[in-house]
Amino acid sequence: MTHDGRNDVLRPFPDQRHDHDACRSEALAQVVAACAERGLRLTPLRRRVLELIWSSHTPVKAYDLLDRLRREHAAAAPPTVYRALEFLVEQGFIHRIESLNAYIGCSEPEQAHQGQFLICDSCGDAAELSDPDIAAVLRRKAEMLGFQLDVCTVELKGRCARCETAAG
Amino acid sequence: MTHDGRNDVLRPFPDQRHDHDACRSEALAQVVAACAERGLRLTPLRRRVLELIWSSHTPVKAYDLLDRLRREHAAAAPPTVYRALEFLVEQGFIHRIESLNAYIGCSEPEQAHQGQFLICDSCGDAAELSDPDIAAVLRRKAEMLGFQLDVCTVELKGRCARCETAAG
DNA sequence: GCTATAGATGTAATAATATAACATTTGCAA
DNA sequence: TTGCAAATGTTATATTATTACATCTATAGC
Ligand SMILES: [Zn+2]
Ligand SMILES: [Zn+2]
Ligand SMILES: [Zn+2]
Ligand SMILES: [Zn+2]
Repeated sequence: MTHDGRNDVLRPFPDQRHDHDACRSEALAQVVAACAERGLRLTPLRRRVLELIWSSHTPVKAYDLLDRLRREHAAAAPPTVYRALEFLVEQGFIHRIESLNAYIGCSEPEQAHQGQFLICDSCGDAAELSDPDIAAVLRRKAEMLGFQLDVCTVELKGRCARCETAAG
Repeated sequence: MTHDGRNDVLRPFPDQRHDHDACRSEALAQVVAACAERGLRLTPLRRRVLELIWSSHTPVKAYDLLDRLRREHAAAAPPTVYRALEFLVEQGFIHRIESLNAYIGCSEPEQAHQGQFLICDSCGDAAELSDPDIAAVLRRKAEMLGFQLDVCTVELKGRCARCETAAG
């Protein structure tokens, strides 16, 4: 695992100067590949919504996407955005952050999965974990209670290391 | 820990026939005590909203509360409900379920805390855990990443043991 | 008991988030 | 080609939540 600020599991928050074009294009390429493999249509609209979501590591709200989309696509309306979001979420290409009513690109879109999210109250960025220990303890507790577990929503708010350092 | 269907940590979902009046009145009494201790005003409106939330173990939506409130209090409007909810959430007397936009009574309101929730997709009931193992693993992971953890949202969806059994 | 004040509630309007319903267009397979 | 299913366009509406300002109420200090 490298220390380039993107891939190290111990540093899921990207640093300020990382090559974000690389983040975006890597994610896009993985999604393009997954669509080809699954026989799905990544239409220009869906692709554009995904690109807009990947414009940063900060979760994006549906109506912010709509505003940006309208600049280049006058016909865009709420269903335009919500349909694209529905497709992208269903396929695991993005995740919805329930506590923010917002959406973020999935860092491992090749196969759908449930992540956990760290969300910085200070800079707004969010980072995805796919932590097996967290998943395991939740599975174990559910099982002990006879609860047939389906969806796990884990959203952790606080301050990221970068902001914590900056604040002194 | 008894096996009366309410208190056993291994069976956080109440059974169908439990004495729910006891759930509600116990919660109310604890909240009354906490308000007295903290010098807070549990006004008739706040108290009534809390009672309505405690009418079941299913998370309640703000506008459903509003509808019920209006039957007995014609002046009720959205801010009436949202202000009461804000007070109750701030004090830890209820919790907000982010993934449902709904509210549920806290099972341990004496001191504010963060719980985890199991939510049954079948019957709609939710059960609160205050599981130290879950809390610990989240704290540990956040710490490893230099993330200053503040709020943990853990909401687990699936099917409760009761519904699982009923479905065969 | 007054009365000033802070907190709680009333009231109207609107913002923010999301979906329903039906028409039209497009891509693709028979 | 032509027919169908999927995607998008279009309009309207549902749901969730907040802002702003007016009024009322409990109570602490006089
Ligand atoms: Zn990046
Ligand atoms: Zn930050
Ligand atoms: Zn009960
Ligand atoms: Zn159930």
